[in-house]
Amino acid sequence: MKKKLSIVDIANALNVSKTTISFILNGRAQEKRISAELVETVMKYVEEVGYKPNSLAKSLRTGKSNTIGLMVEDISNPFFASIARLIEERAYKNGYKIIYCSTDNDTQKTKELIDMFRDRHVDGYIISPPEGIEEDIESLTKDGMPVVLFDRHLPNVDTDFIEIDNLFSTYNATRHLIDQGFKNVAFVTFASNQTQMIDRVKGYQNAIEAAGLPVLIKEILFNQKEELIMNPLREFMIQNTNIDAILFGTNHIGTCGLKIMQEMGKNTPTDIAIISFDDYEVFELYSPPVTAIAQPIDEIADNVISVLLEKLDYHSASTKLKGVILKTNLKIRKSSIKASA
Amino acid sequence: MKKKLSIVDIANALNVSKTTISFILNGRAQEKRISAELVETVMKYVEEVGYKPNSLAKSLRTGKSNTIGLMVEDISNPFFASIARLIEERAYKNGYKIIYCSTDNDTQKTKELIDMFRDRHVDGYIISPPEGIEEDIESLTKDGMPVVLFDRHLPNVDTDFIEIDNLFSTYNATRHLIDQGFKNVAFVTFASNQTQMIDRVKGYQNAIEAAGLPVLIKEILFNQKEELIMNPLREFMIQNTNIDAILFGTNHIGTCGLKIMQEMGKNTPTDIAIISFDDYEVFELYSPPVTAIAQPIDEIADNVISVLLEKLDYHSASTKLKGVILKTNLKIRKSSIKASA
DNA sequence: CTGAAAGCGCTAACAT
DNA sequence: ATGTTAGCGCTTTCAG
Repeated sequence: MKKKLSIVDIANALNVSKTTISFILNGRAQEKRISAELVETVMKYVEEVGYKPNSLAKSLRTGKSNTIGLMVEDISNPFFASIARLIEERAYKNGYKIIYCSTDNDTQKTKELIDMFRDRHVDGYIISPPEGIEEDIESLTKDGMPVVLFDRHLPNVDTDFIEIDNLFSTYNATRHLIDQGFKNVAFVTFASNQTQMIDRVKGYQNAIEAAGLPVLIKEILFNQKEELIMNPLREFMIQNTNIDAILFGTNHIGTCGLKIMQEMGKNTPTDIAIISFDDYEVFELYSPPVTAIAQPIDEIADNVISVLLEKLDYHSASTKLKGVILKTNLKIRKSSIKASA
Repeated sequence: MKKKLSIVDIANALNVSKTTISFILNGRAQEKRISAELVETVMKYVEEVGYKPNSLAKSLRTGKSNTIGLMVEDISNPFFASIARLIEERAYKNGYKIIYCSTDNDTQKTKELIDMFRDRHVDGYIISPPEGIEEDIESLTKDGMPVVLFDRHLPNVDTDFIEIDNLFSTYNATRHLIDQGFKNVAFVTFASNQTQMIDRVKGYQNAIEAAGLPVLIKEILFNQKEELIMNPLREFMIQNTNIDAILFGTNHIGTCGLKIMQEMGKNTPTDIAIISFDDYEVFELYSPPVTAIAQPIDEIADNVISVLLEKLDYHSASTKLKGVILKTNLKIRKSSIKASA
């Protein structure tokens, strides 16, 4: 059990050629008309000595690594962590392993990461792409690599992608706020040209304009550091004292918003009503519970991995590209309900 | 740029032997006394055509895959996700990539996962081990594989490990509750024989017994499903109406506990004081903010990866095993402060 | 039905 | 100082 045995070891032990062993191990015994009893012998022996083919050698030979590269914005963000969890599970079940990394929405870092993945000969890519990565993704697909984007897509790049209906989601949430009677509804989000962000802004804007209300948008530079989110947010709040409702564009901004509210002693929903994008334990437990736009995590993960596996299977087949758009669920909780005055 | 070029392609193009190229690329030019100008030429050409050595072939040849296997209990748990994030970063910086998976604390699943990692020739293992995995870990170390355990260790297996001072953490937290004047302090945790859990129970028990108070422990079967945590918890609460403070053994149980409190209309800390293990955004934002035992995430990740990298470097050197025990930080918030009656 | 042999791309003795 | 060559362990023609 100590020594790593190779296919030739077992071939020798059984006095058979390694070719035969290889065929048997790869289920091509039938096809090659290898005697059932030989198959049996080999299988038993392999089992017995615990022989495992060297997957590195196999990969080198076949060009397949049975690895999927997963690039999320930030694995420590619960949204991405949950999706990664589900994807991981499905992937392993299908004989693929996942190597992952966080892009931080940093284009340069992402480029390097893609390079590394290429280096490693991953068989397929799952990416929540940052801006400016179009060329690299294109070069990937051009070289025939299966790529599935999620959470957002790249407008001018043809790939499969899975996302949610961002525009309707924020439109709907904003409408809800308006219906409740709020007049100065702000939208706070990250400054970004990513498709999902643009749509979220649009959804808000459409609803507000349709209602003839003032558009109040605060864009914050993307950053993981909490302070750099909270500072501009605090400023915004101070400068716009008339705001009576806020829609937060991401879970991270949402929680920061909650902190600001606490810090400033604002009550929800009496002083300011709140809705956040992404559902999240903290929103459910907060008092009052925070209304949230819940993304269908399971469905997203399911679709992502299904689409990718499909491409991996019929590698050649010109399965046409798919853009899947999933529905979100507005979970209405107390934070967005107008106090019956 | 389309065709994958190999080392021999570039050797031919430059009319040099591939050995020379190999040496240059691996920084052994000096050592091999290769002329500076040749080195220059080669480097420039390599850069120009964007040649990247095939890491698979390299791995096959050298037996090193530059991959670290990371096995956490559940990547979607914020504690593990945060650690994974930090480990990932440090690993990539050092030229290692991470392949990861969640064990679910399932021994059988973990065994298979370890097998898979072995198959993939990962160079080192970072594991938060479930119970019953002793033999497999041992066989790993016996075969000379670098292994670092974290969050817990295996009592009868000699490995490096990084953990926190669980016993003192719960002891301290319990003392705090007692000092506040609470008389019926319960401890709710997962039923487990893992070292960290055992110590957490002991810490609680020691403090309680030292104070001559009644020991009130509720153990819940490990499960991800929220309902299967909440049901027994609810039952426990109903059967022990005299409890005036609870210490929760993990973040997951903690948030479930919060939900139960809300559901039962219990006020914190007037009806029941609360402390949870693991700090977590939700605890900070909750009203009242929840006292929590904060683990030093950064330090844990730092230590884990440092220890592993060290072992990876001096592979042979008999660096003696390290058990690192880190301190936690009891973040005292309102939920555990006795209302001045 | 089975075996010999080539070769995936790279490294490292061993020449020269 | 640079080139030759033998594998790492596997798959896969091509011949028996």
